[in-house]
This record gives sequence, structure tokens and C-alpha cells, in this order.
Amino acid sequence: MDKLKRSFYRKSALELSKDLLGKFLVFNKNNKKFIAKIVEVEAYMGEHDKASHTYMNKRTKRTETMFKDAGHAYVYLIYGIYNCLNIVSGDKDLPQGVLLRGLEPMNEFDTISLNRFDKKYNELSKTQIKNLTNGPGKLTQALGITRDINGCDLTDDILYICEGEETEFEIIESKRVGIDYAEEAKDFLWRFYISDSNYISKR
DNA sequence: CTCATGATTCGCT
DNA sequence: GCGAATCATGAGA
Repeated sequence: MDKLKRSFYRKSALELSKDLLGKFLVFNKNNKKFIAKIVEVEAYMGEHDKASHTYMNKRTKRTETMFKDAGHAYVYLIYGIYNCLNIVSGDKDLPQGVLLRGLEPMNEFDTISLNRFDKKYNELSKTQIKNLTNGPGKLTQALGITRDINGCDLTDDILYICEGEETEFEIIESKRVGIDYAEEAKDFLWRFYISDSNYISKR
């Protein structure tokens, strides 16, 4: 379970997004170590991507994190209630990132269930199990990821990513979700997911 | 099963 | 003041 190095993140968001599939996300909080497999992602390509917060290199207090070097976490509030987690890619001053949209939990099932539904894992319905982490707002709620870790360095110990299992999987490409305002960019096939995963937000 | 809607905060104009 | 990289819920089919 070795932590991936900065060099792993130093590529375009489009390349990184596919490379992230199947990897393990590790998050340390309250003396717990959450481990979850990354199964769904979206690439946000920054300057030339109308769907990106950093379209036209828009640099504000909120988007500042996206301009950091590759291998940082960008966490922002969406619709007033949910947090979304992105992995900053590219390079310093190249504001690209990968939105994590689906995770498969590997441990701490009871903690995750309590965070989402205030119930233990063995009390969940089948639908609730699927809904634990199959969306960008759901997975942050499940792991307890909030904006207080915005900007944290993935080469430190709070949040990082490890190599996954050596299993084969099929990658599906599709349109990104929730960006109808983005004109032609809304049709780009920049969402990627593992075809047979149970934790995909939208087929 | 498929819609439609409200929730709720903050960043930006 | 507007609207957002979402989700839960409730109505109808």
C-alpha cells in the first residue's frame, strides 16, 4: 500500500482520470483509516473547458487550489450542502483536476453507514448499500471529507492514493454529469467508470 | 420505474 | 441577487 508520488499526478486531467480508476483512496480521520477503490471519475481540463471552475484561467479564492502543483486535493461546496473532492493534476499554474464521483468502500463499513444513514452496515437495505458512495456528494459524506482538507497535499498522510489490485477491468467513457450550462463541452466524453462496478452514479 | 422539486450556502457579478 | 461538477423524497404511471 505505497503512496503514489507527485510524479503520478503530473499529467493532464484526461490521462490522470483514467489512471485513477481502480486505485485505492486512503483517508485518515479521527484515528480511522478509510480505504476505498476509485470506480468513477470526471476530467476537468481548466482553461479551455467551459465546465471547469477554472475556465479561462479564472483565478479566485475558491479556485486557487486548482492552480497548485499536481497532487493536491480540491474540495468545494456544491448546491449549498454537498462537498465534492477533486484531485489536482497537470502542473503548477495549470488548473486541471479530476472529480471523484464513485468509490467502492473496502473497510470501515459501519462508520461509513452511520455517516450516511445513521445505521449500522448490516441494517442497510440493498439500495442503501449501493447509495453509500455512488456520487460525488455521497462519497464525501460517507468518508467525512469536508472543505477543511481543501488544498491538502496527497504526498502527506491525511489523504492519499495507492496502487490498486492487479485486476483487469473495462473502462466506459461517457458524458459528464450536471454541466448543461457548458455548451459544446457538455457533450465531451470525459467521464470514466469501471463497467461492472456497483458504485456508479449514473449508467 | 420515471420525473419534479426543494434544500441551503457561498462565490461571484 | 443568481445559480451551482447534487441528493432525497414524493407523486404518478
